[in-house]
Parts: sequence; C-alpha cells; structure tokens
Amino acid sequence: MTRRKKQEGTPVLPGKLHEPGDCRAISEVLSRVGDKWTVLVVSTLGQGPKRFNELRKALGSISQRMLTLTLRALERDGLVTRTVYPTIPPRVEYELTSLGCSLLDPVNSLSTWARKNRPAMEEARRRFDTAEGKSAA
Amino acid sequence: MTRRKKQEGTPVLPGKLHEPGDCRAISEVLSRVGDKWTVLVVSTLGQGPKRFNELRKALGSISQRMLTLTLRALERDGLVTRTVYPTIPPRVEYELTSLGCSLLDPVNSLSTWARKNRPAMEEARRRFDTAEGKSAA
DNA sequence: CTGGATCCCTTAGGATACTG
DNA sequence: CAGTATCCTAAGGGATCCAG
Repeated sequence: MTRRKKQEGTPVLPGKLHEPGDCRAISEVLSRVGDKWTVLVVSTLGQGPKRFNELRKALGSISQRMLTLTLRALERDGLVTRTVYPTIPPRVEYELTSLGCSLLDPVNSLSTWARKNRPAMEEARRRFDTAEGKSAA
Repeated sequence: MTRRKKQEGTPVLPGKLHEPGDCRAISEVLSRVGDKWTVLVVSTLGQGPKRFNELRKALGSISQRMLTLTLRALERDGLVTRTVYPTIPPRVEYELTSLGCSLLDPVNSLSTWARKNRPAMEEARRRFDTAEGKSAA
C-alpha cells in the first residue's frame, strides 16, 4: 500500500457506489451484525423489550457469556438500552433503541433474501459437492 | 427447555415474521455473508467479472489464501462462477451469478444503513466508553 | 436473576513457501 | 498467474464456578 501504481480507487460502475470509505463502513458494520448472535438478538428484541433470561430462552442455545457480550456490544453501539431495576432479585430489561429498530429494516431485507434463496444455495452446494466428489473419486 | 411454563413460542408481533426456520436461515446466510471478505468480494464483483489478481488488488489487504477460500465458498453456494482459460499463463475469471447479483440488493440496503448510521454508532460508542471510564476511574 | 472471571478448545485467518 | 499446503497466532465461543 505504499505506492499505488494506477489509481485503483476510480469507480467503474455508473449507478452504483464504491467510495473507499464505504467498504470499511460496510465491513465494520457487518462484523458487528454478522457475528453469531447479534442479528438473532436484535430481531428477538424487535418483538419488544425483554429480560436477560427471556432472551436466553428465546434464543435457545446461546451461552450466557455470549448473550452478555452480545448485549454489551449492542449497548455500546447504541442499538439497545439496558435498564436495571434495583430490586431483589435484580431485573434487567433490554430494549431496541430507534437506531436498533432502524437496523431491523436492512436485516429483514437480508432475511427475506435468505428465505427466498436458501433452497437455491443449498442445491448449488449439493451440485458443487457431488461434482467435486466425482473428480476426487 | 424441559418444561415451558407459559407458551413462549407465541408470536407477539403483528406484521413481522418469526418462524423457527427463519432464524436458522438468516444466521446461516449471515455467517456466509458476514464473514470478513464475502461482501467485499461480492460487491467488487458487482462491478463486473474480474480475474484473481484483479480482485486481490481491488480488495487491497486480503491474503491470497483468504481470497481463494472466499471465492471457493461463493462458488460452492452458487453466487459466483469460476471460468478457467487454459492458456499460459493461466487466466481465471470470476463473475457473479444472477443469484450473486440478487444478493447485491440486500447488501446495498445494509450498506446504505451502514453509511447513514455509522456516525451515530461511533458516537454512541464514544459515550459508552467514556461513561465506562468515569465509573472505572 | 444477572453477569463477571477463568479455563480450554476450536476456528479464522495471516505469512510464507512451493507447484502447474 | 493462480492457486495449494503448512505453520502459527489470535480471536470466537462454550462450560463452569463465583458474586452481588
């Protein structure tokens, strides 16, 4: 990256976008959003505020460690709020912020894509694997 | 999970979706799409077919190992095609399939969200971190 | 109930060297 | 040029125990 030889940054595509900063932004957001639990947590919270163990049960297989870490990260990024009721036993509620809600939108679009195209992907995968098996055998 | 006390599975949200299989589909797709390079590669290929080293340069910092792995996965999932021209030196072109192109759409929606809201996220992060610093100090 | 701390294993992923 | 193979480190993430 010390010397670029020919101006690689020049956008080629007419209607589309390809600013240098965009990719950074996207991959940064995606590494948050794309981790193992974030989306599940966010879309679960899309149903309304939930307590820690409610989330845990709703998500099924998440470890409490990962749930804590995920929620902390989401809180840090301003996507959820964490409200502690200093009762005994303690009660903590998590809720999407408006920023968090706004994330539901692109996520749903991806979710729609996923449901629609997963069969195609799985078939492609099967074909690829069997083709591979043929040449390997 | 042995005894549910009160029917947790009942959907609460009216217009939204929460089928059990959906989450699996979404997180499965997201673990493909959300990995470190997939989106970058796909959106780079959105500009048109590219050769291996073209991609490498366009992506800047990817290792050739990761590029190979990413491309293989994308090919397996039917998102890109790999065309080998048996010349010397060899020439291999990668191109999005129509399935791959269709993925650009939700990705762009996420990308738009990312560009629009990254400032808010960063500010939230800053606030969170300084607040943490205060109580830690 | 919420969640921090620790242990430990698995995976992701970069650097490098080698091949057709 | 376009990979494959190997090595190695860091991060992801589960299980478990401890504490307010």
